[in-house]
Amino acid sequence: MDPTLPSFLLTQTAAHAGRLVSEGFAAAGARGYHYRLLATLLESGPASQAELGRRTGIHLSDMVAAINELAAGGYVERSPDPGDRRRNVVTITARGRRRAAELAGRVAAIQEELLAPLSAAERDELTALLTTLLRHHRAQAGQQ
Amino acid sequence: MDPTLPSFLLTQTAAHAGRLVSEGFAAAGARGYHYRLLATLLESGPASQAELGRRTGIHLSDMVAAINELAAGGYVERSPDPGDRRRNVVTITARGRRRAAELAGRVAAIQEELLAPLSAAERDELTALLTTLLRHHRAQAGQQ
DNA sequence: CAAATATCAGATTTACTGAGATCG
DNA sequence: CCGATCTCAGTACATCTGATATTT
Repeated sequence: MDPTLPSFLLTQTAAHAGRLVSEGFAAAGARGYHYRLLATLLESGPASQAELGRRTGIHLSDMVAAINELAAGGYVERSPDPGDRRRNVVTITARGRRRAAELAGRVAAIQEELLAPLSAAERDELTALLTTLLRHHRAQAGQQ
Repeated sequence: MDPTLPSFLLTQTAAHAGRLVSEGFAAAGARGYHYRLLATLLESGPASQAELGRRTGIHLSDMVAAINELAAGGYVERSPDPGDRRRNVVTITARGRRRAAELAGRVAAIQEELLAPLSAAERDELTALLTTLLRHHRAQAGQQ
């Protein structure tokens, strides 16, 4: 098997990255979805679950469990939207803000470990290349 | 959430790549493990399941099912090693060679689709960066 | 007895599909 | 009636853990 196959390199490296992320979060009793959701709520404010799905790329069907878990930890509150009774408004709590900061610290350490062998310039290159790929494929997916 | 977070870019892009690969292989009734195993057998010749695991990075516990599937399709043969009765020797068949070529064609098309927005130079850069990361993390994992 | 090999059962994470109930 | 939202059940793939039996 060609070990320079980009799709293979990508999925293998992502597996390592995913392992680092999972382990880093598991040590804090969290998982990837939790950080993605808390960070998004911190940045862009309260939102419905559907809106959170669009912001984070997390599937609606996975959102329910993730929000349940965050709500059980007291990190977010889920309340019905008075203006549209189909929606739940998800809001980050003070405790959730502290949690987000804690997890952000772990994320930073994980990036450092992940990118250890690359120089600053190489990290920027990698980020730029992956961003180009991701943007392209999201646009493709959106057209269908 | 920071959308330039390398671990996030990596896992998201890998998810797209994985989807392209899965769809491409599924259309031929195959999956990723099949191609990895057939290509490795083609390149490096017959091997025990443990040796194939070391070559491809596929877990021993997953090897059994993957070899079962390939053997059911007539793409490989599994026979006991006369020299070491713990081992099975896995050998690619003529049919397996044709299958490997067929899947290789699909893989090439998938790479093209995956890397569409990148120039040839950018593709080389990406390959080099990912190779560096992968080599580093495999060495790390191996040390433990 | 320790190590390698093969097998089996199961768990995990991320991601997705499909179906429903409710509401605008 | 269509479409959006939320919920739930189940699937899929790749990966990994742990246990077991056999052989070296």
